[in-house]
Amino acid sequence: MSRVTIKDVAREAGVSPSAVSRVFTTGASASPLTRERVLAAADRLGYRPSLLARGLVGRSTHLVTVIMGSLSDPFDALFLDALARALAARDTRLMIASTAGGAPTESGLQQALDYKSDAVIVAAGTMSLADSALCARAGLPVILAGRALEAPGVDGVLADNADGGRQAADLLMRTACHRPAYLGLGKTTFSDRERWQGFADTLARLGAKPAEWACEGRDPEAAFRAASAVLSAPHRPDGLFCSNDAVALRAVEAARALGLSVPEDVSIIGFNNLPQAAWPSFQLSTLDYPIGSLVGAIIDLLDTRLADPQRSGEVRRLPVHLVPRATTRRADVGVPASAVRPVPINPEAL
Amino acid sequence: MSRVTIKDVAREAGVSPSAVSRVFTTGASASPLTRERVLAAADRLGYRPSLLARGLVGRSTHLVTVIMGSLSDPFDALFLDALARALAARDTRLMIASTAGGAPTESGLQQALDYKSDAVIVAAGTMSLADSALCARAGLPVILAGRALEAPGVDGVLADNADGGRQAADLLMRTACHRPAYLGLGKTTFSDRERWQGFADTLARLGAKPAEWACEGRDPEAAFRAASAVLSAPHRPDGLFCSNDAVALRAVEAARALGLSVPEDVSIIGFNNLPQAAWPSFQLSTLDYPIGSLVGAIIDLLDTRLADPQRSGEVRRLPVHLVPRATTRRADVGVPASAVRPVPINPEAL
DNA sequence: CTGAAAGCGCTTACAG
DNA sequence: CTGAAAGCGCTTACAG
Repeated sequence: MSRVTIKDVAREAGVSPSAVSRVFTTGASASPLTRERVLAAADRLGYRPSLLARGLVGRSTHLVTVIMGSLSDPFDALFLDALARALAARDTRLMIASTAGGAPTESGLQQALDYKSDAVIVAAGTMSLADSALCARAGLPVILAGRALEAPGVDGVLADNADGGRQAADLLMRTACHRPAYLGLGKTTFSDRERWQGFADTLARLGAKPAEWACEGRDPEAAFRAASAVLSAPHRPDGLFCSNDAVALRAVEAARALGLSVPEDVSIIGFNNLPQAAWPSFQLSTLDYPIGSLVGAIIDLLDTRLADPQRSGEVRRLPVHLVPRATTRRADVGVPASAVRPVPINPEAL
Repeated sequence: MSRVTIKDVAREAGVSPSAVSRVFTTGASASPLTRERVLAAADRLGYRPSLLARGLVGRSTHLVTVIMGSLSDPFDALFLDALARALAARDTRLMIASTAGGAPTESGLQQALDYKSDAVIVAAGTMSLADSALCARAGLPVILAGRALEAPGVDGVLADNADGGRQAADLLMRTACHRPAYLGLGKTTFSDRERWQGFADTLARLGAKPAEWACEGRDPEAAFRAASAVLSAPHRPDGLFCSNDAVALRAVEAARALGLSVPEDVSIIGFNNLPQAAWPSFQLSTLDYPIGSLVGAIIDLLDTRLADPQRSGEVRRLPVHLVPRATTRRADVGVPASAVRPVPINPEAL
């Protein structure tokens, strides 16, 4: 019930509170004798500095807030776990701020501010320029994960989404898909748009016009419903690029439920390379986007930003690479992409 | 860069800092006029009370720490999300402390203490009596999720694991499985032991002796390897109860990879009823354990404990109910459990 | 290297 | 209802 404070330790060690503080501050001056005495006293009493008090007066709370979505996508869950561990390794704790769908990040940012977080990592929701201005004014570093914002001092990490879209388009063309389509999460999702763009642009250069579909809503079943709709539409696509594996996996399910063969009737490509994508039941072709590199970049950006709060914002693009598995046909038996003349169709929906 | 403090608001409103504090404290006395002026001033200045300072001096930090594992099991991820949202609804934030496997919870508890958390929720790792004594001394409420500990003042929530095991055993017997087996996460996992116990005891009463297997290690692929071993063993089981869906889903994969039919060659039952269990590709029979009720019980226990810190520990058991799907045979064509004479076998491993 | 003093931003008795 | 004072547990210049 009664916390051991710095005063208790000071008394026990026969020194001043300042001395105790210095012993517990890396890089502060304390004589070996003082250090030894303080450490011994602290150990005897079971003292640990209050990070609340430290945070109030010092420059760091060792606290970072992350704004996250529902965690129903395994990618988000694995990302969160990896992030928490990487931060812990540098002695920083992670606080969660939940947001749903494309909702504003505002309340999450307020939460970060309320606790004087060292930084906020935005991995869900939509951030406005007003939001970033608020953070700038408060001296709160912002790191965007999977999104970008043209704002001073805001750092970001993203997959090379457009290139992923390009690789997906190439594979579909090389494996002789004639009716390519895209199934995304909706226009408000940043990465989704880039993936679509890279996909559509590449196909356009080849003279094809992919159909564009989107899940209605964010709940996990929405992807199944949307995929079912796509695959029962007239002019059913024979090649489907999904904005991520969570959607693609459900698309595979939907195809099977409709009695379609994958990849004979329809090829399916995801994004992220979730562990599940490699499961025997799916063997999903996808774009590998290592969570380790994402988290590594975030930590790196965080360290750099904290060392120099005034530097201008930096955006890192992380490469993705194709992992062809069993949900696409073998490319080596197909024709070169340039020789393909896909039949453009216009989607009924969207 | 410069935070708006209570003094700024006091000055702007022409009142004392105490008055401002009272306006922002629910249930404190302030005249309507004062309140109005303070609120207006706060709004003008964009003031928000520092929760760090509040936490330092007041009785609540509005912070709860959760000790979590890797989040590779979707159940954990969905639990974490639901927990964060439920806490947010009562104006409390969640801080993550990561632990791996059955590691001690100690450092997580220290983290909770360092930030003066209102409570710590232990959802991973192994907690000792010494740990709970530490928390008791520090006045930190502990709520155990999916584990139990005989310690004063420690609350806990668990599924009725033994009953789940019983239901699984019953189903296997009713569907004429003669060589039942259990595949768990290992002896150090609390819920795992209870599920095994309920399963084995029930079978014992029917004269059967199930084989017992465990995954080696916690990584997601361990379950696949273990299931493959179980299903290629001599006296291969024809009914497999897994300690949770994450394992059971991998067991289904392993069975298919071995060319076995589910449920013709082997019935498989999980635990949790993950969203994935209902996917067409799996249609996993399992025990439903609603995350909402788990989180609800935790919040309830938390509120009760905070209202009366001295009360004795309470353990809540949450019911689970069988959801038979396609990985078990139809019970209505089987014989009553009591009429079954299963052939007991002894497992090679474990 | 060390201690006394001031202060971080707030709340809580305490008088009025 | 209100303000002055003390204090939460710490750190940071400041003298010595």
